[in-house]
Amino acid sequence: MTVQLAGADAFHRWCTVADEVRSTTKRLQKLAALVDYFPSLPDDALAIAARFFSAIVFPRHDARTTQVGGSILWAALASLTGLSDESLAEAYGRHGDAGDMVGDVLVDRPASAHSLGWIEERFAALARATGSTARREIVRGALASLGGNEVRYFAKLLAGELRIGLKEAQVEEAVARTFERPLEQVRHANRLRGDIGEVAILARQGRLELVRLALFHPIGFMLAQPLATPEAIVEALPSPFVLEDKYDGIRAQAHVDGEEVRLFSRTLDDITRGYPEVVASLRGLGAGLVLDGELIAVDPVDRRRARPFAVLQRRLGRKAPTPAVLAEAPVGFVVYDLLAIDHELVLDSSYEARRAHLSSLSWRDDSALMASNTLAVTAHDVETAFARARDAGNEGLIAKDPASAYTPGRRGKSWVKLKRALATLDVVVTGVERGHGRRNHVLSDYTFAVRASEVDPTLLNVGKAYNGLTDAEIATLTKRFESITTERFGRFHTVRPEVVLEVTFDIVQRSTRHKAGYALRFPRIVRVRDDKLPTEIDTLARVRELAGDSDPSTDDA
DNA sequence: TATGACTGCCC
DNA sequence: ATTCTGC
DNA sequence: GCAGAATGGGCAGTCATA
Repeated sequence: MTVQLAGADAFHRWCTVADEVRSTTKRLQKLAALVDYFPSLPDDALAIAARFFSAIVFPRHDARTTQVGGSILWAALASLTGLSDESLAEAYGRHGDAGDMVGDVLVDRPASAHSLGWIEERFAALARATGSTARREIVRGALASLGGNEVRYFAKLLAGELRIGLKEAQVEEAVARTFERPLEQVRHANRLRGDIGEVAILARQGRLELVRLALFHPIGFMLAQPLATPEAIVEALPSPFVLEDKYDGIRAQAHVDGEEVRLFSRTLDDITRGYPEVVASLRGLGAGLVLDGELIAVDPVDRRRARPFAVLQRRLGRKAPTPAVLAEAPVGFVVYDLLAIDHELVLDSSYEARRAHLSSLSWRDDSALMASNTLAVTAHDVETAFARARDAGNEGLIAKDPASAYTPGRRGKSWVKLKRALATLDVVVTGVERGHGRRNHVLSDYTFAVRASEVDPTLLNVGKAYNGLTDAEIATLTKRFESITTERFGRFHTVRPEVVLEVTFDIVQRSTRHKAGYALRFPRIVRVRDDKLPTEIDTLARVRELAGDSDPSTDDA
């Protein structure tokens, strides 16, 4: 039975529940807080509350964004309170979180009567607004009229993360429990609809089973679990298993119905306009199709061959690619799965059955083509295929259980990925920064350098890394970095270059970001090298070599 | 008109 | 994207 | 084993400002 209280949809009530969630690390207790709260809400507020607990301000499939980040929030807060940058920085320093800074500065304001709907309307107003000045004024106005705890969560929602130990998967669980529906049904409906808010209402109404495939409305993607070695893959999958190359591109889902085609990204955004050659190639491929694959920059000579991700990146995010860009960086779509055919979902069919459907389509040209695959049994098979994939310019391998269903959202072990770090570098830390959130009080983010050459000890920054070390190691290093700090600029410390780290990464790319002229993709820390001196670290020549840049002597001018 | 800060979204 | 941590 | 937290590098688009 739904009990509706006066003011049940008040935002300050939502904030109280969020505090309750935040106050415990126990999942069951977090769920209980939501399960107590949800029934009291009318439908429209229930949808908003469910989205907000997932740190989502608009339905996922909704293209709107607030275009508000830390900078606009900061400016709005400064304008409202008249506080200096220094005082605001101090408040930020107490929490390491934008929302908690706002809550700190605007403490003691009485709760407002604003509803969840009112808050949602403010986000909508931000999405409609043009220019950062207008957005700052909207944020300022909202902060001015909200209570102390409400401003905290309003800001956290703007920042896109709550940091209360709750994410969308737990909200799905809470919806299932609240309305006594099977969790799998709730998850499935959410994967199909892409809006936990709508799903919460359907769960209450007992209408989840009515959720069907709606073509041109994106479905959640199936993800692969990373494994480090071929042996681990052999162990994780039944034998024989399927191997496909892992392309370094953009994951995309294509919906095709006759001449109509639409492309969606992993975040369920509509990216159709950016890839006209792929759209043209998919037209007329079939009726009621949903395809899963990778958009890649293709080699114009051998169109089955992918070019580096950096080439594709010039196409990424473009609203309307110019003819020049289309010619310079042609894109292809490598399709490896089929989720629907003739308007029927086939997620529960086996990989093999889905691939059979794919094969039955008449692929017309090479801007959209089927990914090839092979069968493997042993670790040696995997090793051989991995080497071949790398030779073909691809990132690594995806191994799949041929009998497995397509399970969106879950990083199960029926799809497993094998990548390999390019190499490791020994580097010295030149600067460190305080972290955010639970790392607010430690120095957790390290900028590091290599030596200019064997004879030139000049240090050239080449990257920044924050992960790979345990909390205990970070705590130890924090003390050490405090003791060798030479200068402070806000949260940043310059340190004496003494601490040597071994770092790893996927690739090295040319970059203007760091002094070395190169940057690392996916940098992470392997270990602290207390056995090494700063004079023993790697040099720029080594970085160049890893980047694949030829003869360094020719371009040192 | 050119440049750079900010934001979002790809990996 | 990757990695570590708490449950 | 899952879910959550913290955070790298780079490009396009938009707008404020020099």
